[in-house]
Amino acid sequence: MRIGELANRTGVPTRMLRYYEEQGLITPLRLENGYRDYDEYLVERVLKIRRLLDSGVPTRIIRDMLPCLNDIGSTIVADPDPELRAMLVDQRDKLAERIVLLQQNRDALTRYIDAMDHA
Amino acid sequence: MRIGELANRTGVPTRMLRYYEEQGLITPLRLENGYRDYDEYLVERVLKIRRLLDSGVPTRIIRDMLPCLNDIGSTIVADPDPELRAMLVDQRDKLAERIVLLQQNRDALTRYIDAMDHA
DNA sequence: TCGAACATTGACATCCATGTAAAGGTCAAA
DNA sequence: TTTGACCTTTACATGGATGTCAATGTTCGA
Repeated sequence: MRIGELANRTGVPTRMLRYYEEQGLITPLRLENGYRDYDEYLVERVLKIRRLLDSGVPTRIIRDMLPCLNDIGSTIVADPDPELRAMLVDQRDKLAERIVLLQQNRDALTRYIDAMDHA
Repeated sequence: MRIGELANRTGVPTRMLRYYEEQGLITPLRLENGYRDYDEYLVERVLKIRRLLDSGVPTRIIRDMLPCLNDIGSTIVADPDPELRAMLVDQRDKLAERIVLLQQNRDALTRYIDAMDHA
């Protein structure tokens, strides 16, 4: 599909789709006329990118993570590079930290709301 | 305490402490000579701000949340404004969404790492 | 064949969180 | 009294994600 359709289906502006490409997050084919040609599976990938960005994960990190977050739960290990593994562990641990923190804040908000309701 | 000490104790550069003030996140007193005078309790608050920023929560949101995330678990409901309540609920739900998303990505990474280890 | 809808690249603009520097005031200690 | 450490405000710079626009090419339907 072309960029406009992908933009419609994902809600991600064409500007951003080109940006993601520039950042190496997606690599559409090209039609003979130079138009980008997006494969069906990229719909899911773009949505995943959006959710990650919305969660505060920068494109650089997303780029590193993407090959591992395979859409289908296929978990195809292409390359058991120990350096890659270390990076992934590191990244996961950072995620875990953020999760704990956000949970704490979520709970604090909930407590506060509850306290409001009992007043 | 003055800005330098607070910076030392929190690891947050003075530049950022002034920025947080500009954004309405902290409001130090002033000494007669114009120096900022930070209360002891602001140490915790600054650390909290840092953690939130590191989790991708923008200053604007932090500003709204801060009065509710009281350092001491005191939960003093100053103002049972229904509009404030709605904003807090909304904010909490957004947090919850992010948490779920991050958990998913964390789990996906973990699965991938495990798969690497079994290869 | 012409116009509308859609592509392309490239550039410039903006917001946010930061770094950094300039020009100057305060204060304590040598 | 001067030096050095610390503070002030102001400003300009940067990097990342995004908006917007200009100039141009492609395709398709009236």
